[in-house]
Amino acid sequence: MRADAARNRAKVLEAARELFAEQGFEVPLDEIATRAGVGPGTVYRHFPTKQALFQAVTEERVAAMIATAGEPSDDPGAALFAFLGRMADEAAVKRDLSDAITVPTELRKSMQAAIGSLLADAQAAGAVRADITAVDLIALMKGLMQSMQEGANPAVLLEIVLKGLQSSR
Amino acid sequence: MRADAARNRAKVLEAARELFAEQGFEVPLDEIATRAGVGPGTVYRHFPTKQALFQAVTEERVAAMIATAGEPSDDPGAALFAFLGRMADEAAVKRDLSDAITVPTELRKSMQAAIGSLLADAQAAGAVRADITAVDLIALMKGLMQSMQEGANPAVLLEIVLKGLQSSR
DNA sequence: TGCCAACCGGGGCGTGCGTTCCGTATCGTC
DNA sequence: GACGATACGGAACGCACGCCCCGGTTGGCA
Repeated sequence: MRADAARNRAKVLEAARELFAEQGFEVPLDEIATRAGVGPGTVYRHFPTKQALFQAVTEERVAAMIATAGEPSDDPGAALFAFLGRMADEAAVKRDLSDAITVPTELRKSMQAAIGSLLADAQAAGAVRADITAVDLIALMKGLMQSMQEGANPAVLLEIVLKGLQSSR
Repeated sequence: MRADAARNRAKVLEAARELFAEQGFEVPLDEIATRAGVGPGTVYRHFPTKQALFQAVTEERVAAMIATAGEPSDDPGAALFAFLGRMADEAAVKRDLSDAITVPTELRKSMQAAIGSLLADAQAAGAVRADITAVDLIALMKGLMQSMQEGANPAVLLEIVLKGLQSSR
């Protein structure tokens, strides 16, 4: 790869990181190109499609989150709640995480699998109500993350959801 | 108004009711016109803008909901929960209610005012946690209603949110 | 029945977006 | 320093959508 090509690729990635975080997947690709100081054509030389660029940007961050979820814990309920809390914290600041669950990529499935596994363990330990499925929880979290981007108080919303998830006894 | 004009207006309203309920505000206006068996121009003869048509469709339903919220109750907590439950029930079947909170119309403000008043009463009675604002609650409900349209179990999601709203003692 | 106003349909305009194309500039090698 | 491959930029394309316009049609009153 030529030196200028590598330079431009890095500039595009950085601009995309910033703008996807600020505005989510909806941000026009031309805007990313402008911020990177290149033309739209250059973006497409490095990434075949807008989704591929989005995936390249969110990949490592989401992969890191999933990795932490894989470690076994002696308190499965706390592990799930910590994971959801981490998701919420990220979503409160960056708009791209909630899209990462929806936009069809490889990561989306891994993310869903990770949440499903954490949920199953927490339910087996009796820490979370048994009548909720992974699909329900993911939908709930997506809604929660969208709510956070509308001027609501993220911490309170997270507390409400976590409290509601606890198994009622 | 001429007879055929009234007939077409009614056909447009019915098509809009169906399609807004199925697909939300995002549905293309041309699709509504097609379902109604008229041209797009005819829609605009009766409604100056797409939002006006949306408002005409959702107006009475939302107004009815707001009316029930206005009645004073001896159990403010139950009143709020019943109202939120009614919202959730509607949203579980029709996609337009969650948009009605967001699309800028007259109703949106009334809706927000009604929720705010119900919430204040419920908080004064100690039934709902004091650290949540009307903005938070509306954002939460919007996220909840969006979650319901993704294959999740509406009843469980509502239970979780309502439980989380209760004041922890 | 005849006439005019009201109304209709659908083609068309402007806009915004993802994506592609191609003439030009730049890099790295001989 | 020159040359070929590589990469660049931005104009242009295709599409979808909200909205408008106009030639033709239809309804209802005299």
